[in-house]
Amino acid sequence: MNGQAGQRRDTRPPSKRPYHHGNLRAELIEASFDVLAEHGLSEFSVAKAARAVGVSTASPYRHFADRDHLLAAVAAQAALELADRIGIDVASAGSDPGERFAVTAGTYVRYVADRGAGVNVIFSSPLTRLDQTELSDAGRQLISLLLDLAEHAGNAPRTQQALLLLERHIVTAHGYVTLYRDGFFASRNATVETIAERATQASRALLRGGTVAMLTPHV
Amino acid sequence: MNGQAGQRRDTRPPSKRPYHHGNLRAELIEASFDVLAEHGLSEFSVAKAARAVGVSTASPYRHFADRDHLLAAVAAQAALELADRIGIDVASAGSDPGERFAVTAGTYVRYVADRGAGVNVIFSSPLTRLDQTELSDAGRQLISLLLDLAEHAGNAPRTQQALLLLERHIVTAHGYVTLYRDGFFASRNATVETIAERATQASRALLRGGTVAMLTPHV
DNA sequence: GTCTATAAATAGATAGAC
DNA sequence: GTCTATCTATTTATAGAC
Repeated sequence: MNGQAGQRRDTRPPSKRPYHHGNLRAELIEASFDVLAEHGLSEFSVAKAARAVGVSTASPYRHFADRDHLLAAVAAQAALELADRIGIDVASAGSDPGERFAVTAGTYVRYVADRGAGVNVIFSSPLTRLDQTELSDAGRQLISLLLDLAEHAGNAPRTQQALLLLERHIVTAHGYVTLYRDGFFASRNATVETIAERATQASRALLRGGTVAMLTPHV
Repeated sequence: MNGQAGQRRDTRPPSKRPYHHGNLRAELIEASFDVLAEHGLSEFSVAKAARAVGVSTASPYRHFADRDHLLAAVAAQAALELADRIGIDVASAGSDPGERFAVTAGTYVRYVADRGAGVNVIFSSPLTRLDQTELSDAGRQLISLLLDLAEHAGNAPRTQQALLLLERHIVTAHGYVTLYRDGFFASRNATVETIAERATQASRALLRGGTVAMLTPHV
């Protein structure tokens, strides 16, 4: 058994690669979402994304300067996709402003569970420092969309209070999906849907609890 | 200024290591906290912990079977330390049950910012699967302590509602400190203290918002 | 633009000297 | 129990052929 007998097939592990044609840049971004969804940001690598597309590990560097620039493109697209999904879910949420806001917590949980990229990627320090206008613009639009919903949801549409409400809303939804992916809810047999629903209920509770003025803890 | 003058120290990069004496196991755990606090779980490595102590990268394997077993020991100690800090902060929080519960959100934020290990480590899937009784016991005690505070804080001390309140509380505190470490609050000049205070305020809002029965999402 | 090949880091883990 | 040395694997990134 010195070696698998009588086969010349497959003798060249990845040799004679079939040469890739097409829009590699877009395919790498899409494959990166798959890697993020399966492995998470901490185990993301350019090599994994390249293998998922079926190209050599050198090819991505023709389209992205380095790992962070690929991630920045992914993050920008994530912000756009997330805004899209929010728009869809809000449209189905009825007319109550509080409910239109709260359901976006569920949207967020489902999106991050599905695609692996949330505000931790979209607003992560290393990526923000790249000064990629595509990413910062998409991030701003996402926050603007959510802030608008928060302003209508809060009884007092003051920007300061809406910002605080939005902060708690994002933090809670992100905490839910992050801990879900880390296995924190593994004891109870939790699904993405149940976690999304619980995040939405937490957002409703936050809204009911109201926002005390931010500037008066020590003033 | 070719280099700090007059030193023969450091001439041998890591050669002739001074041979370590003492309680290496405990020192490795302590060094692991430093690594977690500085680099986070995703960049934790046995090699970094070993270098922080000043021993060879092989030495840790005399005390821990593999990377996960070292992390499990760290996680168990984190649960004990966190419970200690919670006891201290609750004792200073006065007599109002809601306030005694809410302040632990700030405790959690400060602890994870300081030590780098929170419920994502203490209850992480790979570590839970090791079936280390030291870790699972410490984790249970931590939850038990917090659940007791939640039961007193909620107007209805039903266990189901207290569990839901506690879940939201942990998720929110964890979301705050996680996103803080990821740079999400970098635009505003946020400190650990301000984030801890905001997490506590969010917990107060959750408590005010109350817990609707889990099984009546549309009632 | 994609390939093959390679260099330099870093990490997990083991073997064997002391 | 700690060391030095080593092996394997993975990744980032570059060089040069096609």
